[in-house]
Amino acid sequence: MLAIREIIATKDIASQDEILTELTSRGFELTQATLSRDIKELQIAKVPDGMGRYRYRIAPNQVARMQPTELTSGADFIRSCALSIEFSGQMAVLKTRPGYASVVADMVDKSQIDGVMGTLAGDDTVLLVLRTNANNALITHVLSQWIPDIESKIIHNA
Amino acid sequence: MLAIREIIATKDIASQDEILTELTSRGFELTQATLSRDIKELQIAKVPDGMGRYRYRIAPNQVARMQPTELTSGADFIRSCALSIEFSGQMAVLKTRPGYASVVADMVDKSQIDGVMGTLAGDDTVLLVLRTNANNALITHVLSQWIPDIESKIIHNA
DNA sequence: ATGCTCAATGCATAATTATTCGATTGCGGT
DNA sequence: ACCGCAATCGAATAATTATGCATTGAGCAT
Repeated sequence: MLAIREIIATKDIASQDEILTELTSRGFELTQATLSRDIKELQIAKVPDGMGRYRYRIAPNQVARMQPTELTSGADFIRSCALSIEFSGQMAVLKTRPGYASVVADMVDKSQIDGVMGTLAGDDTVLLVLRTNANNALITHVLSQWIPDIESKIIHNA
Repeated sequence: MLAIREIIATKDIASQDEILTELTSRGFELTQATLSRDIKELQIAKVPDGMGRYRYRIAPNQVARMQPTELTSGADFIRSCALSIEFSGQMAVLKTRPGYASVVADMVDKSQIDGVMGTLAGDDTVLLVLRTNANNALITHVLSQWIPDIESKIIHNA
């Protein structure tokens, strides 16, 4: 089932048939009927992207309910969702693919980085609340493992 | 078109036909074809609610792109989305209808209330980050215009 | 081992949603 | 006023998605 999430996170998918094609090409055997049911269960939806097309997307809320095992095993998956990170004072803002902020936030929580008090996830943004004596360099280092090719900017306000 | 947003914000809608019914009962004349197109334009989607049913919901991202005029003219609409507010220290938590946090947050941003540093929206919750010297009473006053019948609680933590 | 229950799945189809294809309307520009 | 031209809409239809029903198989108690 994770495969479905992975597919819609990685590719621009506009119909269940496309997902089906991907799935079968990866060796899964199922029909559109089961796919529809799986999608319902995973709370994945086909949403207009504002550019005249449709795209399958994970529903905003359901993410928070994912099981730890599911998440921790999906490190590669997460890696493709986190886009950038930027610091500001005692906070950091982590940008993700649309809809995946909660997944990434959970991942960050689970990795218990020293100096990170907690996270708050929107749709494509994660707010990290840092301890006042946080070592930003350390945090950057840990997080940058998940965010290849993107330089982290550090900005200090007040 | 605002009417569509209002309907899906107010009622539990599971199909376009239901929206259509609501619309016609309000005097609008259109067919499912146009409705589908409008819905696409408004970026409204049919998402599984995790309880075995479907529900039409505003897409999480699109909200941020709404035009000021659209927003400011939709004050009535917003008013029906904000549910309650509660203060704690330098923060305030504003509860909204599911899926509307972003809209409300944007509204708050746009109104530039003194003392509000910024907002972070989840799905049905908006976090307001306040300045340390913020005048909570003022903020309450401004915001309470949008939140009728709900007493604001003010709690001070450390 | 047998039979029962329950969950999962495919098939076929219903239900729903998107889009094509005219037809119509409104709007400059001449 | 007349002519494109573009936008918009409805009807019909295509495309897509959800689901009723039957079947299968796993787990389990007898």
